Amino acid sequence: MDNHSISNTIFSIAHSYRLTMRSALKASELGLNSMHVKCLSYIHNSEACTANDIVQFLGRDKAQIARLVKEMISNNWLTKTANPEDKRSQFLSLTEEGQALAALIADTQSKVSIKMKQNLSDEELKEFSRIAGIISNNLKS
Amino acid sequence: MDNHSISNTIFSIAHSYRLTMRSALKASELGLNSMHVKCLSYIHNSEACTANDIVQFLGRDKAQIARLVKEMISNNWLTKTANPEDKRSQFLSLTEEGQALAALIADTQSKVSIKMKQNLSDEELKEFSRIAGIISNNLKS
DNA sequence: GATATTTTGTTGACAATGTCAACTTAATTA
DNA sequence: TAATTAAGTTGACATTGTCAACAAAATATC
Repeated sequence: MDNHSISNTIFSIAHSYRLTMRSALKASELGLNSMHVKCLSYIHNSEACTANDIVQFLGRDKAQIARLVKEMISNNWLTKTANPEDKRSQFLSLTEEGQALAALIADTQSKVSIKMKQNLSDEELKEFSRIAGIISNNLKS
Repeated sequence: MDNHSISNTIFSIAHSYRLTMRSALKASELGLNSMHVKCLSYIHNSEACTANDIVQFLGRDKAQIARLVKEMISNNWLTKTANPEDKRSQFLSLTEEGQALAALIADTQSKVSIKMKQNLSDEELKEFSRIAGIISNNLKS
């Protein structure tokens, strides 16, 4: 390996993770793309969520999120309800179908997570996370 | 952190790495996008390289690579020369300008790599790579 | 309280990236 | 020799990401 092995390893894991999630989720059969997955997860895990919350959290363009939300509403995964505190924005919440998808996503994420952790002890995982945290900070500084 | 912390950590590092490389390279000023960087690096590190080698290595669509190569030739970064062993394909090689870009990319990669490794001992880095390798294999199996 | 500024969300236009299928030419297999 | 496979090119199109203009509402400033 060359001196870029860390980044290569990281990219390789990220790529494999994406592929594994995609196939484990049967994402294409469900009509889910990666942005759908991120949005549904986020909405699922948050109390009251607006489009702008998603924009902030995912760091995406608001135009992109507006179109994504529109699409997910027409898919009957989400509904909008008035935000009594701010008439410009609206709360996004999952329909039953959206809930089911979000639950499936969460379930698949844990399965993939378990798969990733195979053959590793708790100490190794802890050490990995610790070092990864340092690397992450190194890059951000 | 939740039970998806490994994947979150990985994605966070990958994202930071991309941003850091991009700004360290001054990629936009040079007219480089991420596929350019990957292709130039690959050609730089390989003996004799054809479009199909890039397709295989990067796992991309051959149409995408054909257009990328065409663009890089028109940028005067690459040239094509006949492959005496197979008249269907042609060898891609870097022009002087392409060499300079590839060298700059390699140099920037080492700098970012050094930055990533700050505050970590050789043992920690070795351990990180070892565990990352296991995770990577877990996902592939 | 009226006015100016900022924020949320929508839309149009478009750039960048990725994908699929048809096709040509050359190499390989049967 | 004929059929199949492989390398590369091109057209068409889907997906994703970005920028700017805009309306409506909230907030700040005077």
